[in-house]
Amino acid sequence: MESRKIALDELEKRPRTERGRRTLRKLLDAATIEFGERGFHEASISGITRRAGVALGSFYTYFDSKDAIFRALVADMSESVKQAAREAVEEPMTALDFERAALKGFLDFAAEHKEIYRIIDEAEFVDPQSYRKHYEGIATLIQERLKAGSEAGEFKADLHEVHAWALMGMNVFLGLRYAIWGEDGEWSSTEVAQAANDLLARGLAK
Amino acid sequence: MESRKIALDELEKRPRTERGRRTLRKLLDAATIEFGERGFHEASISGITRRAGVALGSFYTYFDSKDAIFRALVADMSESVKQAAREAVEEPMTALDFERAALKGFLDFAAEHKEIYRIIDEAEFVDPQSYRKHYEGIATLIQERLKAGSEAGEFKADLHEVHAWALMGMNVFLGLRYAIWGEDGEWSSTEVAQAANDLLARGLAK
Amino acid sequence: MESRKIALDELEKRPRTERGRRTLRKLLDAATIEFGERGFHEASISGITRRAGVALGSFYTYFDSKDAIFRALVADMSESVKQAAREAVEEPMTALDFERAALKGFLDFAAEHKEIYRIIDEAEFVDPQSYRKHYEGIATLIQERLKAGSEAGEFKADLHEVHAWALMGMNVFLGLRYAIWGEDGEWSSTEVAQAANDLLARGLAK
Amino acid sequence: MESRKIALDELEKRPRTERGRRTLRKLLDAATIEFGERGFHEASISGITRRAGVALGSFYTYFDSKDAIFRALVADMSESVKQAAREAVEEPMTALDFERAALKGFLDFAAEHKEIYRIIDEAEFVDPQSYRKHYEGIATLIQERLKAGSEAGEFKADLHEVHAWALMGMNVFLGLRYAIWGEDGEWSSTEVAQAANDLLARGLAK
DNA sequence: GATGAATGAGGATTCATTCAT
DNA sequence: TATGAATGAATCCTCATTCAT
Repeated sequence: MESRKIALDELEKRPRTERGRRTLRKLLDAATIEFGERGFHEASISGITRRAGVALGSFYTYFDSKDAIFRALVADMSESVKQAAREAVEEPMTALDFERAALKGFLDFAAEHKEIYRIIDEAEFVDPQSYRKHYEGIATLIQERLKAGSEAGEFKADLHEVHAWALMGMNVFLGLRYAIWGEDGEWSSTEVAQAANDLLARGLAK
Repeated sequence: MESRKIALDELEKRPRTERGRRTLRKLLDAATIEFGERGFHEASISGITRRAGVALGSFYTYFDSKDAIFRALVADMSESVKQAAREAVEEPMTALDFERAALKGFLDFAAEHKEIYRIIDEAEFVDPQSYRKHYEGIATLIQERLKAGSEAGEFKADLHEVHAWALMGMNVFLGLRYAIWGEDGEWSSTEVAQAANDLLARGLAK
Repeated sequence: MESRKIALDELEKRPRTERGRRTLRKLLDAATIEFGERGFHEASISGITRRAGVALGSFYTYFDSKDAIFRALVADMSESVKQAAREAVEEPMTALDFERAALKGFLDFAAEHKEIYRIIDEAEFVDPQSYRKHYEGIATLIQERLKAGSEAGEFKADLHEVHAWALMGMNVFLGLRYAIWGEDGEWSSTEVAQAANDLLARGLAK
Repeated sequence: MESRKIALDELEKRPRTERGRRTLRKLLDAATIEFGERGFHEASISGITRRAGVALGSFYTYFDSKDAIFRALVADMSESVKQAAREAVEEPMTALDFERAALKGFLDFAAEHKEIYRIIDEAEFVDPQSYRKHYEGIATLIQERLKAGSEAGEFKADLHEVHAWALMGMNVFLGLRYAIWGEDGEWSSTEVAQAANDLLARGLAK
């Protein structure tokens, strides 16, 4: 897992020196691993600082609490997930192709960053607000894409928030089953994305 | 929330007297509330025994640990959820109607028992095995229904586990959005189930 | 320092068994020593439980916090101080004799229980309410005695709260100087009380 | 509260430049507020430097420790209190009038500088030596005044340290009650000083 | 079976002080 | 001198679990 960029504007205590920025980065990377491996409650601040190679007290130079760094991480990861889907679809393509590419992008990203999946999901119990904000944000993005598809004449006209949530739920659970729990030899992200895309396009009825 | 029956066979320490059975029941009901309201980690054994009106020490007469009662609860609720979908579809009906009725049943059940949704979801972090078993069990059920639909000529022929997970994800997220987070005046369970059913049948393409 | 009785009604978590009452007593006695010797901030819960010979966690069976036991102690000691003055003057006596006996009683009590002086005084910074309540309570008692003396024709007629506070301040500082800081060979409590009583009676003017 | 002068000779680390003197002054003023408002233990070095508008590390350019600045402050304030009493009595006056004026001066000073009262009193628990030195110093002054009064034929002949402490205690507690805790509409410093003076002169007996 | 007191490991947080720049 | 990041000892408090009655 390479070090992702952090939305520094989320942080209240921003470092003023280069050295400070390096320490902050080490803490965030360490926290991602610690929370990802052990979960929020099993994770400990000392585990984070040990992984980061800094003194325990240094943690509090950058974060007010264990909750605070978790929130910062969730906000950052939420952004990363959206970014992953966005990057997977650079060229102009049809609305359906777009959805397929976005899902494949998400599946690959989730497989690569399993800890992100875990951390975001755990937010439901640690910081419900972040969790809700995350999924509502994604639902909004999807709904906008559906609307654009409708306007382009590719999708039906009367699409609604309910369709965005249905699609998102599909994607998320396919991510859980195939990207997180999947094992070698099972369906590839391309195949999963294709199957889901067919369902999205035409449904399952004969 | 009325007291649901508990699959007592999950328990290692079964009470031998009528008095014991009553205490066990009180503990389970209290735990459902405590875990539902506060979440696993915020919940405490003393919170459970206080709600149950029994002494702290009595808890260990019936359960080996906090985890144990949580597991028993999850297993029981997992069964309840399946039961709810099952009960929602008594008469013979087409495969599509069946899915719509099952989703509506689930949505109504989730709205009625929000705490169940929370407890099962938190199992992902408390007892991952239970969580996985729960969703794999439901996916299996769905897959069997899809297969039956295929054989009855209503659904396409080549349906696969991936479709079961996609359908389950759809349903679960619609439950989250409309049954758990939904507010008055939003779409009813009937409307949501209908919209999802249309998507399942024909997809979104024009 | 023998174990003084504790006003149990101050406590929120009252023990229900004899064993519990013994533990509570041990904690209170230990806390008196710990706070008296080290002061509130240097004192530690573990120091208290170590002295009491109980486990750290047992402390919280009886008190919600370090502040709570301190408050309980102050309330109890405040009562002890008043009691000491009360006990020093059993027989009927003139108002002036009464004051002299009360001061002597206080000086002897303070010399015997130096830790009480310290704990109550530190309350000014730990729990100002307790501190204020303590001195206001004593001032009220003194004022009542002055009033009785006025009515008996021994004291002037127009005595006021200000006189009670002046008298209390005199007594408290004499306690500090002679009972707490005093060394062997200095004025005895009897002599100090006599000198203060003369001042109270006739003043210093020639 | 205007910035009082500081007995710089108390300090071990005296600044050599004008800029240094300004920083030192800012730290002392900030510390007076911080200690006065929050008390020694709640106060923090970072709170002091924040108020002073200097960097945390700069504190240690001027003081060796938190205790050191506290001690410097107490020594300075102790001097201020004596000074206040001294200034209140410029002209030659009788010994009794002198005491009345000194008490009034103290009461007014305490009302104006409540934080000083608090800081000096807290020294009892932070730096007992300073505390003791403060009150012993004042007692000595008072005793000298009493002696002068005796020699002038205004006071009785056999006055002793005990009378000085009694008088000081009276004054201090009247300061606590009326200058620190007093509320609008209560006795003025003039009235309180007059009442105390009467007591001092003639006592309370009829 | 029921009770409630006892236990102690565990972890978050604070903050005075030091240090590199 | 000034700065602010780094350090880590210290301690309160929680609570699952055990145990004596």
